[in-house]
Amino acid sequence: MGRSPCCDESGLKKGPWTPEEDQKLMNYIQKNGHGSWRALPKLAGLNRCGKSCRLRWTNYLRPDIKRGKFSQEEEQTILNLHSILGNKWSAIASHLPGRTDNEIKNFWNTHLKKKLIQMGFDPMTHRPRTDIFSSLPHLLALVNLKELLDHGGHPSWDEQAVRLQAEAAQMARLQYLQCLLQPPPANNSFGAGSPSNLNDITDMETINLLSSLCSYQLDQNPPQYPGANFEPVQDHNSIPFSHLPDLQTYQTPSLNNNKDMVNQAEDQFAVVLSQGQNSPNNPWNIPSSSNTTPSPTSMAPPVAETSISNTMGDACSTSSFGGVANSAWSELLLEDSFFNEIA
DNA sequence: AAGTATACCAACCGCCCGTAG
DNA sequence: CCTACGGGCGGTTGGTATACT
Repeated sequence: MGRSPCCDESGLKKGPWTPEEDQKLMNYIQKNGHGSWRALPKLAGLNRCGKSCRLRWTNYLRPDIKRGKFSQEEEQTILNLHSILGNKWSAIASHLPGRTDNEIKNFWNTHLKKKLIQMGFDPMTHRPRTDIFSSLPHLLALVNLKELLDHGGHPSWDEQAVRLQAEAAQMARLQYLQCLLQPPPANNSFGAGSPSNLNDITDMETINLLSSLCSYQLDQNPPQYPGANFEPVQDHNSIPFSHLPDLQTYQTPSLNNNKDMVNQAEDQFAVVLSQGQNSPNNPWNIPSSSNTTPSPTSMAPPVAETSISNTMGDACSTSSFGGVANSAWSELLLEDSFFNEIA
């Protein structure tokens, strides 16, 4: 059985506090302490609910509250504590004398979160974001797995390989979108005409939603492939193929036409980067700012886009991103057990 | 100068938990 | 054990200030 909210009573004032109300509240508490918050408003002569009084006191009127800008030290403390505690604002506030949980929460939401995102960190995990660069090695691995299978790989892996490459294509598509939505880093490795210059993307809510959606999908559907350190698919017969692109229209690329696709995709990608999202050469159907918020299902590549998605996956797995991609690829070769496992 | 977009943050909302009767 | 209360908490809203076009 739930409780009725304390402010349900009609006739009680809401909204901003006047200086007179503040004075009444302060006078009362300094004289009598707050005691029961529910009883306080009547005793103090305030037409407010107790909860409202408590919040006003704890977040604003308390004499030990420090106001003004957060210092560098405070900012660093918040970042450190948030990486450990998460959104436990009161716990974080307990380490910052004079700061309220509400103030820290607001500061986080309006400053620090954006700062982390701009620096390429996931504000929740404080780790580098699962974006196109950091997951590139796995995309590469997926594509190369498929190539390997096309040339004598384990036959029982075939279906999985199709699925995996479809996943890779889907991931790549999402990541490309996410990439477009990222604000430019200080040293934008994309250079002029990069996605960060896509001026048509102005609806920040849409951008944020899409961005979080991409992150969510990547979090929920990490790349999986047999033999790797990721959680293996135990029973590939249980894979819901209905969720995948139409397999009949799925063209398994050979090594050679795969390269053609790569070249083609690289060209397309370069054109899109230089012309912006509304380029007629943009095959990825990036929604424009005038669109309403897309539903998650609209993010999934429809069957008709299968080949496009495949192309995108390939485009992302090549040297389209220059040194960044190459270095990421090198790291994969050094660090990932994938190739040792399947060798 | 006016209109619009964006940033900021105080305040509210609703859920939850501990506790007392 | 059940229920109501007090209070804490995190998420969200909406008003205001500021920046931008």
